[in-house]
Amino acid sequence: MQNRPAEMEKRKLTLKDIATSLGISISTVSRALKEHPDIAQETIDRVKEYAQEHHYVPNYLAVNFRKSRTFNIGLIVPELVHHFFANVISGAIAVANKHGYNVMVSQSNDRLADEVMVSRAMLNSSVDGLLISISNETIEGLHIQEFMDAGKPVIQFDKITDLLDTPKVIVDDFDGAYQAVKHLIHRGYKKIAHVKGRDLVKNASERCQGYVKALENHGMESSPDWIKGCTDISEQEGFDFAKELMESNNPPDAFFCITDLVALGVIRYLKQAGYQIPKNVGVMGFSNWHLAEVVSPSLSSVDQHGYEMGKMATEIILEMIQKHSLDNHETYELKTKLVIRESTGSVQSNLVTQG
Amino acid sequence: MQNRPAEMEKRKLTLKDIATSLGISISTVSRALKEHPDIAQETIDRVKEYAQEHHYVPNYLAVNFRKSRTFNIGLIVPELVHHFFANVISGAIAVANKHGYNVMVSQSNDRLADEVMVSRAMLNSSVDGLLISISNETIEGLHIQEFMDAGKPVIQFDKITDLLDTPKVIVDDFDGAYQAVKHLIHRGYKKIAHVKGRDLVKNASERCQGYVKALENHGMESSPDWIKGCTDISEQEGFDFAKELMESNNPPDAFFCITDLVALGVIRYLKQAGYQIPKNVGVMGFSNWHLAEVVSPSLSSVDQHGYEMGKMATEIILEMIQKHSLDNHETYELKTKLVIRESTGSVQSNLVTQG
DNA sequence: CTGTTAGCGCCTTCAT
DNA sequence: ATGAAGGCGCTAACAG
Repeated sequence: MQNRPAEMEKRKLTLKDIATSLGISISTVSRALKEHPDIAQETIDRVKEYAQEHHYVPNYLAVNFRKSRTFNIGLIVPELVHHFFANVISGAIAVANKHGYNVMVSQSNDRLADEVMVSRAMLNSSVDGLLISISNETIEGLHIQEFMDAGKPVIQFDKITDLLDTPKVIVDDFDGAYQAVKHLIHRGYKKIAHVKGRDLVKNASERCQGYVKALENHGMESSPDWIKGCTDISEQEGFDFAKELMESNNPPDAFFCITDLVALGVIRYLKQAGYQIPKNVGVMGFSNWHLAEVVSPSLSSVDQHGYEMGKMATEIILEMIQKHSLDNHETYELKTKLVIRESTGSVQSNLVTQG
Repeated sequence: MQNRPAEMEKRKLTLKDIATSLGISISTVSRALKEHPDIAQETIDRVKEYAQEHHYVPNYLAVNFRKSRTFNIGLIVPELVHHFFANVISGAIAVANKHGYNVMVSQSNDRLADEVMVSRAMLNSSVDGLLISISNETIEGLHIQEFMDAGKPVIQFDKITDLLDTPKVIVDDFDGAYQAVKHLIHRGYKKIAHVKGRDLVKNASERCQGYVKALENHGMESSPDWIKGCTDISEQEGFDFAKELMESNNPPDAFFCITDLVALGVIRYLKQAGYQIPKNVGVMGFSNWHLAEVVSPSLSSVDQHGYEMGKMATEIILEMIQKHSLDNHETYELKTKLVIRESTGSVQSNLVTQG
């Protein structure tokens, strides 16, 4: 490796340089490089060879300016350090890269102010479109509307609002919960409790409704006392609610939890109190975090296909970008997948594994 | 919200528009907008007011083209869906956004071919600099050298190679391991085993050396038989090695594991085999994944400050970008933090918690 | 204080 | 089959 001074950055070759070197015009060079049919094969070869040898690489800042597009897509999530969103991002990047796009990632920390800030920064730095899962605080989303006003497609995913007329990619939380509870019923559990999330959060209330519906449809015993609402959706809350319920007059024999984390708390209590899982009590989580697979007993859960969601949202937005059309108002609903592990009675740890 | 047709994207206002509307020249408008001292206050006010009213927003594609910079920084990690890297990204984005930069994220999937592809895409789409944690397969890194050849700073972090002369931000794995093992010794464990990673991976061998050194310095019994090398660094390997060691003639009374995941496998075996943790056997992980806090017994571990690392790397690169200088060849070493939990004998779950 | 001019690198009519 | 010329929107000398 030659040792040139760090500062000495050689000026990049331009079309003009090639043109003068070869004694032809800039436009011929430009056309030759993209194998325009008008150009003589000989010229094409000469130009391409020269470009190759001298490592010509187009100035994309100029290209993009000229065409006013960036080949970037923006992606905003509430929380980056989160298994589900990390998966979404991963899927989005995979598709975007495959099509020659880069992904600019930001997070809102579930705060509206931050979301406005980062979205503004993206609109300015010019992305060609935006994928967003809105913050808990976002209501109207005028800052998001700005993208569409500028002709840039927006896709909402996971956490969405109907106040913004964009395509939406969501997970069928209701059905996921329904299937999960149905599974518990089939396993023979008779008294199924639910540790739910906050009612104002759509995903949470959907799951709760799925739970209720599944009990109803199977003629199962149910009771409002068996539904406990988390506030911060923590491991500790799972522990506390499990304790409260198991010590009550009418203790459940299974728990369907809003989240794997909460389920872990439930398990911690049950083990400590001497219950056998899944023999005495079954436990079902939701989200299928990485940890569900490695804790013991391993945790049955509902996989939300974050990676798939990221892929799908990106495919949709790329199509809109290419068609230069904002005319898509569909809602795409992804089915969840039940992942059955030890905590609901499978013999082996990996009866079903996620895809 | 007014209901305009989705396609009708109004052409954005330009400096020229403002100039003709106000009957002054483009450059005056340009200068007025940035409050150039030469311009009369009155003119400034007129221009600014007009701009405000008509929602002028500069065309950043043009600005960036003109100044040939993008206000983007690239970030490539081996694996996005990984607690540590997610934290790094999060920290990087926080700092970048604060300084008006966006972050373009990609992953190499620990494959050289992918890394070359995504780095090329970033160089093309023009980022102003690159943060990278190289893939396992990367040796020379000529594709990364290209950034520096183009005058763009590169910072390596976590997984690095000395073949590339860039600033580096790493974690002091040796010291982290040393402190962890020292802690086990102080807790009274006498026979400490190590489930290590692959020797070719620098971080892994550093940790192993820290382990060896700590035993040495404290005159502890040691044995090559107590060191087991993982290949895929899985939970199952932890389980298997724990079984193998505990069933041997000279079983250890503590495990220092290359990773929290491996530690979980160790714990699973120990519990199943009837050992008490931490009473009979202590277990120490490494990386302080989220799960370390929520499993039971909660797992003592070594925090690598991913968030801090992302922040630091970004601060360094921003400074280089601003100074327009590649003249930085330092290695910044972050200290780890020992997080003591139940698995090594603390009474409460959270004697020390991470920052 | 303000306007004129030139140009960043590329693409694209239009002409030859 | 090739060239000349204009312009994307903005900035920054250089002139007045």
